Amino acid sequence: MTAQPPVRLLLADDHPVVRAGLRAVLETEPDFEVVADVPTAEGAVDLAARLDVDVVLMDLQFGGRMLGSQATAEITARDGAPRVLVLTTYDTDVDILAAIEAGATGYLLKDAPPEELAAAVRTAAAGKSALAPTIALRLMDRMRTPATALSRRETEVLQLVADGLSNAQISKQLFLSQATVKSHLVHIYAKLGVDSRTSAVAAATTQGLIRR
Amino acid sequence: MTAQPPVRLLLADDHPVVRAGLRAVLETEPDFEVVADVPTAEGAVDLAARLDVDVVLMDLQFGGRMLGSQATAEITARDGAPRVLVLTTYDTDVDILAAIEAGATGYLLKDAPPEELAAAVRTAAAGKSALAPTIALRLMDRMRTPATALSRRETEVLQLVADGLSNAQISKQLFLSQATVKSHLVHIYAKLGVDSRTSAVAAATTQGLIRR
DNA sequence: TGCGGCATCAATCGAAAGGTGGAGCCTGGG
DNA sequence: CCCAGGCTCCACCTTTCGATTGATGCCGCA
Repeated sequence: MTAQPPVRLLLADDHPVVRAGLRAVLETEPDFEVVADVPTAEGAVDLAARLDVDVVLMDLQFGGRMLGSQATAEITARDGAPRVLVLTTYDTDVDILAAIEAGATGYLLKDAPPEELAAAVRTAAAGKSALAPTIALRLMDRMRTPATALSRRETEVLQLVADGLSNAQISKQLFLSQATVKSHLVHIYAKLGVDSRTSAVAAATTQGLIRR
Repeated sequence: MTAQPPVRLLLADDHPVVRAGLRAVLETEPDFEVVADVPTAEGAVDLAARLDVDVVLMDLQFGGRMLGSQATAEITARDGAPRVLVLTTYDTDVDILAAIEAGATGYLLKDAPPEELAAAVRTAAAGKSALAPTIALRLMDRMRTPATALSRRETEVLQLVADGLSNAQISKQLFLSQATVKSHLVHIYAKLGVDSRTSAVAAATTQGLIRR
């Protein structure tokens, strides 16, 4: 066992308390070094480029508008980019998939115990994928039932339905005809095994296909 | 300015990271002393009785069954009970009302900056009510529009709508005629200021009038 | 190159949901 | 005692939704 250079960390979370907590937890590990923490996704993108960091711990839900997944995508797009470990409160499918598509190396829940957190950081620093057991299970489920996979456009329509819009309103918002909206809905109902917009929203919500 | 005895704190949150963060943030204040932190609501009730604490910082959502408001009620029921400051992530009406009814002295959001947090703890220790500005505003809204209060039966109907049931299914489940279900819905729409079942569910969800 | 999935649109028809305007019953508070 | 408000129900009508069928263009993959 040779002396390793420390793992350099960047923390991105809009909750001051969580930032302080992550710092406190991670700095007890002798081989970790928290180089900075930021309260915004934009700040994370900026500092990830300018500082020399190995792993970014990224929250997905920021108070503002820019999403953590978007920031993740921007960070991982660069050459020699740091690994991004997504750290979020709830484990909905949309979030997980968005994060993985954005190039996240791992996905953790905020209720993870410190040891699991530290282990995930080391795994990520080594370039390997780090998924919380809960998340891994959920992904397995996803693979087994391909029916649950809505297309991008379908998800978009369903989200607007969940927001309470009528077919007419959705068609205007997405610059579609009502026929198209209905067509998407028919496919959505078939995939979810339901027969009305409200039950589609209910099913999609429990399965974490849309955000509330 | 005389030397005050320190404010003795108990932290209750199921997220290790949040506990560490609260500890880190609050211990920088010289007049605060964190005497313990616990990961469960039950533990909070227990320690609040056995230790000499002034203020309990209580999360509402615990991993298991939601006991935060219940624990608050149990703690505040005793003689010489500490003040309970509820600290939660999201600001839904049901949560706020439940906490206040349970006897919470204050209600804070987890994204509060450290200064606000410290100020609220001091306010609570002094026995005064401490509400985050966002929360206070929301409560004012609540008072101004008593319409937002759905009756028991209306809430019941709306919950079933949110679960994806049709009027026919709801009428069977509640042993009503469809006319009655429709009648309830009309009143619900009026109170929420909407005109369809899906938008009623959306509105009620954001206002925390129904679960999930 | 052709097949399948996705996205787009159209027409039609019956069923469900929403809008309006009632009405009777019961309970609790002024 | 009466009135307000919650809960239950009815009829009639309009609008929206869902189901069905069918069509087009695009793209990726075998």
